[in-house]
Amino acid sequence: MPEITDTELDGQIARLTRGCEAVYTEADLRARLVEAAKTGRQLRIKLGLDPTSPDIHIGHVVQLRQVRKFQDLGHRAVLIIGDYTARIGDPSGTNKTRPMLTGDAIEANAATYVEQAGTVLDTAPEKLEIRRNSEWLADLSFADVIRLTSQMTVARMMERDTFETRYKANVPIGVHEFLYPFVQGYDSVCIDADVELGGTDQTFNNLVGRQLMENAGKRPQVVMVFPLLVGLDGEQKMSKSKDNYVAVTDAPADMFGKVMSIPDTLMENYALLATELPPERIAELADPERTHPREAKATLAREIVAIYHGADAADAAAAEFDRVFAQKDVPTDMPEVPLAGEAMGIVELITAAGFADSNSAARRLVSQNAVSLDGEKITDPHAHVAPPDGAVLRVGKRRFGRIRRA
RNA sequence: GGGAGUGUGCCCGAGUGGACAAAGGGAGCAGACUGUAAAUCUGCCGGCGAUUGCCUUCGGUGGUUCGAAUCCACCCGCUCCCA
Repeated sequence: MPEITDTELDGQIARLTRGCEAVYTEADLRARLVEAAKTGRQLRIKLGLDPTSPDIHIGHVVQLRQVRKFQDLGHRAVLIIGDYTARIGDPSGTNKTRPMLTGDAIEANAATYVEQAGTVLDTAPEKLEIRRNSEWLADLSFADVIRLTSQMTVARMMERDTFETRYKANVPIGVHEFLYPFVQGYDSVCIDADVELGGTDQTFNNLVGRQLMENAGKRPQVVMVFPLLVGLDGEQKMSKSKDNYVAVTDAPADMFGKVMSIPDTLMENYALLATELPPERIAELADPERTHPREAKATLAREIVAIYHGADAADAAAAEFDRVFAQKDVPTDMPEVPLAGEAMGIVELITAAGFADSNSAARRLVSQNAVSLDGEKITDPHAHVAPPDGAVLRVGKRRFGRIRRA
């Protein structure tokens, strides 16, 4: 294999570190890329997956995409399914102890996860290796665990932000939670990782990996940490449990709408982390002088939708959005709401359509002027309605349904 | 092992016998204003039924009482202090 030129190398580094918060260390990353080019050895790029939640969202994809770039350069992605670790519960970025999961739930989640990750990654066998950490963790003896944990002090452990915070706030910390960083670091030892990617909340764990590798007489992995994508609320990190996420499986229209609803302050963050827009373009979009924020956001939304659904679907979603929210028209596609009988109470209709969790909630919506049939406001919760087939039931700003007579 | 605290609705947090479905804040929802942005204002925010009604909820189980989130007993969880 020919030697890599400095220019090529700089280009690789720039691509690989896009959006990256920190690299430990960049010099080492560089050295390995050079070495790989010289010897033709594939670098082993580790990414841990947390099988505690089944669906992946565009926040997870930030790192998957970076891994993909390594793959495109010929390297090998090693996905670690933390099936064993999920039983412990990861304390990262949370202020309370996570529940432990059962084996079945973990397997099901992992399967879904891998399937969805496969849409981003190159799944060619020589480019992708999927491992479960139970492969090596299940066989550890208690003596092994003691040896492993003796490599770290309590003081060092307590430096970790989430532990420190919880400890000071008198929030319980299970002793088992201290094991997580060891386990994750040990994963790196076992698979001989060259590079590990992770979110900033994983910095501590990943650096422990470096130490364990070094202690084991191996070359410490390069650690690359990426900022966590902020959730739709603009406050907390994107996560399923906070319901502030864009799932990779979201329909184009939903995805587009979700992105349009993010606070303006998040646009740059999303553009950098969730798209491949060039930096100059992002700067242009982020500057209100040059781009109207709404246009900027629409561009961003289109970019994101295109990644998962293609450019055509993205354009369609954009047009549809415009149609519904700018021109106040009704969507072209909407779920069907069967009408039971000739006429029916408006409240029952709303709950039957799934637009409200309970009759009380539906009643509230009606009295709050949130409900209309074919553009006609319904304000009386007692109203019985007999809408024609095809009539449009609208609840709030974004819930639409088409009435279907039996 | 001993002692002191503490456990409330999605979250935080008041409430220590009746006026408590339970203050206040956050989140969420709806309306107004907008760019389905932010900020702001207003309303809602356990369920069923609808004119004051009923049911479920204040860690768990029993008990005292006409009546308990509030008192008692036991149990469970968590925190701190001492050992």
